[in-house]
Amino acid sequence: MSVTRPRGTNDFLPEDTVKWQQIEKLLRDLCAEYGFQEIRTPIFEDTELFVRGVGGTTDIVQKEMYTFTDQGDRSLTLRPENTASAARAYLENKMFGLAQPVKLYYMGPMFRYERPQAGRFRQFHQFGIEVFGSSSPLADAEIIAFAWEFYNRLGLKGLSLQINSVGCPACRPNHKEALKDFCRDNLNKFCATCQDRFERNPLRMLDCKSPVCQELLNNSPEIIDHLCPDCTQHFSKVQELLDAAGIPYQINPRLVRGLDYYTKTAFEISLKEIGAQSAVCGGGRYDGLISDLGGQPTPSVGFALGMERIFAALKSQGIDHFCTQNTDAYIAVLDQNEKTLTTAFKLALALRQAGLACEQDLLARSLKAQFKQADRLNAAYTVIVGGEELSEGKAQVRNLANSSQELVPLENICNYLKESGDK
RNA sequence: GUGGAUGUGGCGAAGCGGUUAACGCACCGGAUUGUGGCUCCGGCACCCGAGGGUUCAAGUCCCUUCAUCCACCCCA
Repeated sequence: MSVTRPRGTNDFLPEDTVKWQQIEKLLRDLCAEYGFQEIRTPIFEDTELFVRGVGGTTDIVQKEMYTFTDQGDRSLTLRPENTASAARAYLENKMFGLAQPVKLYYMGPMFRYERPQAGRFRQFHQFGIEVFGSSSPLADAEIIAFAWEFYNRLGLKGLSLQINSVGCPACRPNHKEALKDFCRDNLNKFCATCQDRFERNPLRMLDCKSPVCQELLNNSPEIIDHLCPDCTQHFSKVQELLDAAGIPYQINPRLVRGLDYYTKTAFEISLKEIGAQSAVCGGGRYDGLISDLGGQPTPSVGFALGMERIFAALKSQGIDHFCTQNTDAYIAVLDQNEKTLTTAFKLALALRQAGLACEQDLLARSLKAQFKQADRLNAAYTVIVGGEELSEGKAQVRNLANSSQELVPLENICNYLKESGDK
C-alpha cells in the first residue's frame, strides 16, 4: 500500500454506512418532530469567521485549524465546527427577517488538526441544532430534551447530563476577578498551563484535569454565586424545566465550554465507557455570537454531538439492531451462452423495475458457486435460467429457506416472487 | 506538540538468531460432470510496515523512519 488515507480520517465501509444512514434517519425524524430544518453551509469558510466566532484564544483556533491560502490569496479554513457557519448564514441570508425563532440543524464532516485517539479524529462528523432568536429558558430545555430523547431512542444507557451557567458579560467579570483573587496567592503551585491560563482565560482553570490544580481549586468561588439576577433566574428556570421533563442532571460548577461564544447555559452529555473522550454531546447558549459577527444582538442556543462517538457507544453497549439490505432473488444461469445470459439479464431488469432487489452472477461462475453466492447474499429465492426449461419459456424458482422448487413461466416469475413475498 | 504500546498473507494469530514462515477464518476449486447453507479434500506469502546496520546466518538483535492504537492537552 503506497498511498493510504490521511492520518485521523476514516473510510466508512458499506457495513458502517448502513448504520450511519439509520442514525441519520432517526435524527431527521426527531428534527421534524421538534421543528428543526436543515441548513447546509460550506465545508470551508473565511478563516476570519472562526477567529471571530469561535474565539482567537481557543485551542481550536490557535492550533487545530486546517487553514490554507487559495489561488486568490484568500485565507480559508476547513470548518472545525458548524455553529459559526450557521450564525454567519443566518446573518448573511437575513434570516432575522423570518418568523423567529429560526431553528436549524446540520450534519456533516468537521476538521481539526489533533493527535488522533479513541473518539477523536481529524475529520469527524457532527450533528447539531441551533435555535436563533429566543432568549427563553424553554429553548435551552428544548434542545437538551432533544438530545436526551435521541439517546433514549437509541437505547443507550448510563449517560450523564451535566449543566452549568457560565454567566453573561454583565456577571462573568465579577466571578473572574473573584477567581483570580482566590488563586493569586498559590499561583506558583498550579500546573504550567494553568499559570498561563490565569491571565488569558482564568475560567478554563476550573476544568483542568490535573489533580493538583483541582485540589488547589477546592472551595474556589463558584460562578453560580456570582451570577446576575437575570442569569440566576434563567438557570433555575432551565433546571425546573428539566425536572418537569424528568431528565436527570447534575450541576457541575466546573463545567466550562472550550469555545468563547458560550453564555449562560452550558451542558455536556457524557459516557465514560467509550474512553477518555467521553463527551457525546455538548452545547449551550451563545447570546453574543451573532453580534460578534456583526449582527443585531440575537439570543441563541445549540448543541453538537459527535457521530463517531455515538457509534463507539452503541458498540460498547452491544446495540446492533440495524437492518441490513436483503436480496429478494438471485438469478443463476445454467449455461454461459448468449441466449441464457441475455434472458437472465432481462429477467433481472424486469424484477428490479417491479421493485424487487435482485442480482445475477457477473463472474461466469459455476452453478454451484452461484448458489453459494446467493446464500451469502441471503437471497430469498434463486431463479435458475437455462437448459430444457428455458426452451419451454420457463425457469426453476427455488426457495432457499425451505429448499422447495417450482417451475414457473418466465413472464410469471415477477408475480410469483411478489406474491410469495407478501405472505 | 509530549508520553506509552504495537506493526507477520484479505482478517485473526504462532514463530523471538539457523532447513521449503505454523494454525484458524475468509476466498477460489473439487467430492460420478444442472443446485446453496453441514462435512471432507485441494489451492492461495518474491517484499514478515519501510530504510539502514550487527552476524557465517535476522520477522527474530541494534538504529532510523513511517503508520496504527491508547493517553496527555483540548474537544463532539
